[in-house]
Amino acid sequence: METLHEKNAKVFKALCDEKRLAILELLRSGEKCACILIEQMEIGQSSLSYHMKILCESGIVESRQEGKWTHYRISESGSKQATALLIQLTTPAIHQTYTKCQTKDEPSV
Amino acid sequence: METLHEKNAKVFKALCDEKRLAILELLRSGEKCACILIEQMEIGQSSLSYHMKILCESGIVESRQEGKWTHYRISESGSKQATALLIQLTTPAIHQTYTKCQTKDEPSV
DNA sequence: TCCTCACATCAAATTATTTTGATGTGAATA
DNA sequence: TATTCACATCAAAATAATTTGATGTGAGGA
Repeated sequence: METLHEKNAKVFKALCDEKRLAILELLRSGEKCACILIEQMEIGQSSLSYHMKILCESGIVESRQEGKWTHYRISESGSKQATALLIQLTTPAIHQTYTKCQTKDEPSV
Repeated sequence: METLHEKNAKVFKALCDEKRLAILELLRSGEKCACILIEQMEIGQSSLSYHMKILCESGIVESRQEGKWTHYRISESGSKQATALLIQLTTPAIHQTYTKCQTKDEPSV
């Protein structure tokens, strides 16, 4: 089974590779077919397929079949969820706790 | 030299490891000393040091020396920059362009 | 000054990710 | 139905990230 942190990490794994950021940049200007991404990224076909799978599984990108072709686009809902997750992870908890060092007897403040 | 995508990827690399997400979760409840993080994470000292370096270099965490001790906390400005970056990367460009498939003559819409 | 503590850094081993080339699959067309 | 095209999947190789244990460093205290 998968821990919550593992699940959350997957979203950011999609974003931690420069090739995938370059793909996202291409998709910002509109939906694109895999063949166009292969051409513009100057990347191998199986390599692109691998990256698109990671992007789609993160929810940030979604795909649409049209006959033989697969079109990819940025998912608005997936992106919003990712942003909400990032905010949640970095927003201080309401109840701040002081935990003193193991080797110290007194708080420092 | 470092490309922009490489630079941006670093921010998300900080967030794509479940151990680092667990560390962030601990820091959400308030600043903590390295020794506390080692204890609560059940992790080796050099391993924690490695993860804290990545978190600090991403800007999401900042550190403060106090004598022999190092205290870590979530950086509000760093977190906001990371959020802004994620929004920027996933927001469609104003001018959407249609790029037709290499093998197709007509747009699909 | 010498010693200890808290942490950083390093190198080697381990583990995970990515690339590459080959092969599989399903849609469309002949 | 046979073939081609677009893409997915697989396994092996290449590369990158992480862990581990040893050693380095700088702040304090004896």
